[in-house]
Amino acid sequence: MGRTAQISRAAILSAGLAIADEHGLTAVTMQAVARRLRVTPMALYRHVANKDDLLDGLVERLLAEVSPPAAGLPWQERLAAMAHGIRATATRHPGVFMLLLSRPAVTGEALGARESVYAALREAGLDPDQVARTERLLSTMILGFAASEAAGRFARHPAAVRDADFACLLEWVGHLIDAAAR
Amino acid sequence: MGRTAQISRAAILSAGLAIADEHGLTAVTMQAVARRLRVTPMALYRHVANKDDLLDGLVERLLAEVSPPAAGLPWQERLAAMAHGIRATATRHPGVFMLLLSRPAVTGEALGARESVYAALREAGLDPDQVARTERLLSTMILGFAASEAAGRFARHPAAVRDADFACLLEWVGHLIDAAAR
DNA sequence: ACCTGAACACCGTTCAAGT
DNA sequence: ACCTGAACACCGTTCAAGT
Repeated sequence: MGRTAQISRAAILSAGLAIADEHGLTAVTMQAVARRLRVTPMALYRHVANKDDLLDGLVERLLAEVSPPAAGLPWQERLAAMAHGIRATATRHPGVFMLLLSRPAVTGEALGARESVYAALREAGLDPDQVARTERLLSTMILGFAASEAAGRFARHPAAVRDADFACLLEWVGHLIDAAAR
Repeated sequence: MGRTAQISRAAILSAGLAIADEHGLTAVTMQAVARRLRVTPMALYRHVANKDDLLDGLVERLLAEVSPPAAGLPWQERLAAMAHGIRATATRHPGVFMLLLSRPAVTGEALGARESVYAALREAGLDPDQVARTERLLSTMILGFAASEAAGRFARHPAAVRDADFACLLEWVGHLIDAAAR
């Protein structure tokens, strides 16, 4: 602690995520991040290419937070665990979550999550040529719900109603997979 | 035409929407809108409270574009027509469409669309206490798909694949409603 | 009533300079 | 190698002034 202020990409992302959680995504400016790290804004450019790169880093952080499903569980529970994890991440970081929709999932974390869903769907008995499409639509349903909730589209409904909505959505997912695997 | 440049809220929204369609939402600045109207940025504030009000206006414009379903058709076709209309609007205005998720639907247009879905679901035979929840989840599915596509989440898949995905999603919607009305 | 000019605090980013 | 100071073009917005 006796040293002069140190900085790193990890510290920058943590500061940016904290600001987004506290004051919204628009409050995440280079100056605000720098201020929180007690550094001039220009110091950030040593560790981050530009602001877009910083935002990409925040998305990475979110994806890393979605805990991978515990192997060994039946596929239904693995899918449900992933869905709950995504929703929890969205409510924890509502500001940043919107970025997930606009940035294609190309990081290792995101690809791993997709593979997990593929495995679960194959285990459920889906035709191999149906797996990819089903994964796209199912993740659209879950991401769409989580993003809507995070963005405040259901803000006038109490949490209990939103919980019941989500449970209903998961039930639908189960039925759809059963029907596809018939 | 011989007059000096005239301005109005409608003209401002049209200019903003055109800029968003051509260069993305970030290009919609007060200065860019003013430049397109051949006016100083400060002139806009006579007709628009601030930039947030301008963005709200753009969302209104999008909602007004989703054509209401033709009455007289069976409920399945009315719902499908609305879904296609939403998707078409999203692909026409991808930049602005993201805003739809973050701004709660409180305008007359949005409430009317919701009522149309309610009517269709009642006609399908849903329990009255299931109608509101089902509407929320169905619109989440459609909006989620349209937003994902507009934001580029499916950009690496050709249009034919995305069309088939959407058709599959609509088929699911039909099955879910049938099951709920059983 | 409607538009302009000048001004302010704030952005993202570059470049030369310090240590 | 890493941070700073000064600078630039660009934001949103306010206020007094023009017509």
